[in-house]
Formats: sequence, structure tokens, C-alpha cells
Amino acid sequence: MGKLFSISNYNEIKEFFHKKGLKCTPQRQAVLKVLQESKSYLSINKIHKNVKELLPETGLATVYRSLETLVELNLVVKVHLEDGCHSYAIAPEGHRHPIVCTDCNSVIEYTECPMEDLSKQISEQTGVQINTHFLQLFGKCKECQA
Amino acid sequence: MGKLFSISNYNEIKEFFHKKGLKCTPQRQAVLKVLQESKSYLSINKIHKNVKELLPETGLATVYRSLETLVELNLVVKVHLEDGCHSYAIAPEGHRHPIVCTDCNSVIEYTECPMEDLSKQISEQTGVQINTHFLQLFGKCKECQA
DNA sequence: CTCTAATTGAGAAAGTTTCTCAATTGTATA
DNA sequence: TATACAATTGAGAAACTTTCTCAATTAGAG
Ligand SMILES: [Zn+2]
Ligand SMILES: [Zn+2]
Ligand SMILES: [Zn+2]
Ligand SMILES: [Zn+2]
Repeated sequence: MGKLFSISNYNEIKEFFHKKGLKCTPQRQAVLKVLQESKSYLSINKIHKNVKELLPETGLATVYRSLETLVELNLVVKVHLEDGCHSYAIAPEGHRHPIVCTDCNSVIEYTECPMEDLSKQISEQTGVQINTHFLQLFGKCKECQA
Repeated sequence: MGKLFSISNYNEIKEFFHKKGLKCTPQRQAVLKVLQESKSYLSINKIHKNVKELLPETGLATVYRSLETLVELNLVVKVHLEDGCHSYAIAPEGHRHPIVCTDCNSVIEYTECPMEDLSKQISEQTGVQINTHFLQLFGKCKECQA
């Protein structure tokens, strides 16, 4: 069935799926594409709505299944907000942290991880062996400050 | 109706509610007590189960309502985990960050906030005005390392 | 002690997520 | 390119979670 990405892009994405023995289906592509083209995080329902504009027949269950797959592949991340964690955004490349604008919901990438050095330090201070961390920053983006 | 805390403790808690014009009900006390006595975060259902040991008649809706109230009072925080954010823990005093042990689920308090200085720095780097942050650390606690 | 507004329990309702299964479809192989 | 097969899908049912409604109860003020 049809590709939803340009050929070079498509092959790259296909690779991602195939490495894990997964099919590169138009539904999975559509979910990924919708998130890639959004500058902000999206709720499941918004994702479903947008996906249906590309592939009208897509069922909600498939959106759930695709998101699960894409998160496993580290192509997509779940965004945790005060009132819940039912939103998703395209995963930044490598280890990064999102800055979420509380006015317009856009997601800005912060490319450095301030925790790398800190984790060691905290491990020593507390005796706990810190393995991973979860950091999100919230504020006002440039546009919304004006 | 009955107090679920020692008198000095009770008066302190009562204050918290009264300041916001809220009643100090046994149900709210029970939810708070359950979380205070747990060293780890608890799911809604576990909280309900434990609360019913103190107050057998307590309804699930009341647990939801109490948690909402306690979070508003900053006495309780929602814990965000990989697979969802349906768990709650007693709020640390002041601005702190929880370290969650991925083996035994216990929550260790980290008393310093590494983000205070960093927020300013990141604001300058990115142009985004950082207002708040959300940080959780994951690792292995002392006991589980042994 | 009395009064009142806030809170509660119970169950209904709404909303979210997962499951089931027959039909479809990517992809490996020939 | 055609074939075969396992993975995936859509649809709806089922399970689960959260919110709502309302009559009955109750904490706290006076
Ligand atoms: Zn903004
Ligand atoms: Zn980091
Ligand atoms: Zn969350
Ligand atoms: Zn902090």
C-alpha cells in the first residue's frame, strides 16, 4: 500500500520497523507523520482525527496500537502533564528534554541534558543508584512572551 | 466524627483544610494517612483498599475527590510513571523531587532542587521563559542494591 | 444544640483503553 | 510477478477508569 513519506524518508522509517520485525503499515506511518508535522503534543483523539484525514478508515484501536509500537521504537514519547499523561509527541533525537509552552502548547527541544553530571552527584549524596530520569520544563515560548 | 491522627497532628491538618474553607472529614484524613504511612506511591485502587481498612464505608468516588483536594492543598502529589500517571504519593515538604526505586517502588526524597540555577541558564540559552519543571529520578535504592 | 452548606455513598453515566476475531495486507520467497 | 503466511487491521464488545447526580449525612459556626 501507499507510502506516506517521501521515498528517502520512507526507507529510513521502514528500516526502523523492519529491524524489530514489524511491518511498515500506512497506519503506523500516518501516526508518525501526524506527530512529526505537529509542533505540539497531541492527545489520542486529536491524533486519531488527524490520522483519519490521511487514512479515513483508520480505527481508534489501531492508533493506540501504533502509538504503543512507536513509543517502543523510541520514535514517539508520552508527554506527562499536570492533569494526565494522555498525550504524545515526536521523540527528540537522542536524549533530550522537551520544554512545553504553557500558553500555546508548542514543544521546544532542549538539546542538552543537565542531569548527566547531576545523576552521579545525587547517587553519591543519597546512596541511591540513579539510572534514569524524567524531566520536563514548562514556560513561555518566545512568541507567547511578545 | 473521629480523628484519625494524634491530637497535635490533627490540629495541624485541620488548619490546612480550614484555611481553604474545607471540612476536615475522616475520609480526607484517611486518604492522607494512608499515603503518609506508605513509603511508596500508591494507585487509586490501593489507596481505596487501604482507606477502607480505616473507614470501611468509604466510596471510591470519595477517594477520587479527596485526592483532588489533597493535591490542590499540595499535601499529595501525582506520580508519573512510564505507563501512566494514576498513582499518588505524599507530597514532600517544600519543593523537592522524588527518587523512585524501580525495584521496590519506594520513594526516596531528594531534598535539593538541581533545577533552580539551571532554569535561568536554560532560559537564556533557549529564549524560553522557564517557569516550572517536573523532575523525577529513577534508580535502585540502598536496600535493593544489596 | 441547632442550622446550614459542604461532603458523602451509591449507582448511573461518561469516557478511556484493551480485547476478540474475521478480513486484509505487507513482505519474504520462489 | 505470483504465492503463502504471519502480522496487522477495523469494528464492536468488553473491561476498566473517572465523573456525575442526588438524597442522606455531617462538620463546624453560631
Ligand atoms: Zn507559546
Ligand atoms: Zn536528561
Ligand atoms: Zn504522567
Ligand atoms: Zn526542582
